[in-house]
Amino acid sequence: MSEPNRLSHRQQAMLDFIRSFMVETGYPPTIREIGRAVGISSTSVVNYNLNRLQEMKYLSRERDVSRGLRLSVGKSRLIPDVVRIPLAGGIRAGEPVEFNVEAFGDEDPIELSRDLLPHYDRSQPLYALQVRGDSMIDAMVNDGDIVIMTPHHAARDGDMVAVWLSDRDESTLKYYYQEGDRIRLQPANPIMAPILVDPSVVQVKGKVLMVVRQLGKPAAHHST
Amino acid sequence: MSEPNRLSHRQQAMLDFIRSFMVETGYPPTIREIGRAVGISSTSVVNYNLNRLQEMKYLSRERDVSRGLRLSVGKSRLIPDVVRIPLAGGIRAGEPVEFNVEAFGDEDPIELSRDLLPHYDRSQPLYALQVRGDSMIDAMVNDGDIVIMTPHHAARDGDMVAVWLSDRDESTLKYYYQEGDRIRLQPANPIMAPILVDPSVVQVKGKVLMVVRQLGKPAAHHST
DNA sequence: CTTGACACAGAACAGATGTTCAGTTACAAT
DNA sequence: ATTGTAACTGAACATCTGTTCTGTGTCAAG
Repeated sequence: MSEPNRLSHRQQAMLDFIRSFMVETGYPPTIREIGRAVGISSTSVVNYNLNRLQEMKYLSRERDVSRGLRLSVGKSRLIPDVVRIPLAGGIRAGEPVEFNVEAFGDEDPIELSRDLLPHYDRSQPLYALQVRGDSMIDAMVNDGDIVIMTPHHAARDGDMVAVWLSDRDESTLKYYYQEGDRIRLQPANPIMAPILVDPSVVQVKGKVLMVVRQLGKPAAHHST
Repeated sequence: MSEPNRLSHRQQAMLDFIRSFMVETGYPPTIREIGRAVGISSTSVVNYNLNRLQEMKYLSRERDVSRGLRLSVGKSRLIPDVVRIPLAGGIRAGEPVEFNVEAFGDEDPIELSRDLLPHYDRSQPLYALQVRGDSMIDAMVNDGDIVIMTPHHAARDGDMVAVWLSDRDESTLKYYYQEGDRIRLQPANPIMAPILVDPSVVQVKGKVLMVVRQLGKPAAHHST
């Protein structure tokens, strides 16, 4: 008993091959290449199963186009939908937040899968800033961490924002809450206390969408 | 005055078209499709410029293969070199670290640009675990954060590891240092004190390579 | 047994597609 | 003027490639 949309062994092998072929070569295989890989001598059989796979939404095809097939994003995504985010400088407690895209344009951009971004809006640009110093620990952010943010001069309750506090000459990352005529800035670390400040001293520089911490080989290295 | 490896207007247009075509369709264009798009009537001219672009390492071609071209990763990366990491469960202080790939196989995998992974070794599998609970704050890791790790039963000094402490029935993320006949487990937060334990109670479950925190819409508690 | 749907094999066909080649134009160097 | 190179044109060619057609075997339903 096979359920309505069950893949046959052959169809599974075909999908696997198509995927690995595309990863390896960068373009889709032909019908004959698929047939050779999964042990089908007849092109019509490959064509037949491709049509079945298309009905089951595993891939889509373009008629009369050589190699004109692509795996569907829903079932088995092949083409990664990535967002490239330029590294636009650093962020440090004692300095205002700036996006120096020019100065850092030659650095490698950060590539992130789009669906990793919670509320991705392609009309808003994205910048990556690297955290300098240990002074953002109350934001649960380490030295070297990369924050992905979008410049935004307004903020809504609950947003994690990068702000410049003009009364104490300090940049910081905090959760933003409007509270009456005051603004409550809440550290990410629940142990730390929030601060209540006057809106006039708060300059919202951007909204933080993500924090990435790389841990390959941290600073402290002991040789034997 | 054209520098030695300067792109002509046509070649730039060709690259642009190839890129947008691939993004749109999922497969590379044919020589004639390129020619039509950039206004070249002769296939040989397209072929000529493709060969020039290949010499300049902007793309690579496969002889006698229809649509057999791919853009190079170096110069103008089109095909993102991403690593797909399966979400293999959660990690919580009170539970041992396990990689339940089966149970979570249908979840969306995390896609990361490979050069974001500090010491990527493709022979080692990668798993993503989602942190549950606030109990890993001393590791600078929040509830909901995603940790990318590779299963590893040994650790070297300075590695951030996920360990199971059998004497207190607890999972935790710490920096690992061998210190004489003891193991020092150092929290990521420098304010917190390290713990010194006997190797017999430390089960290294994996090495943490990255922490990803999404901040789209955090706990929007705050009723009125 | 007959029927019909399904999966498959093999072959043939028409069009798509990369390749090649003789010839042309533009331009700078000798 | 001559040479040489790079870029280009137009066309022809061989083959790659998706499509289509006829036929076979299986298997469950009638």
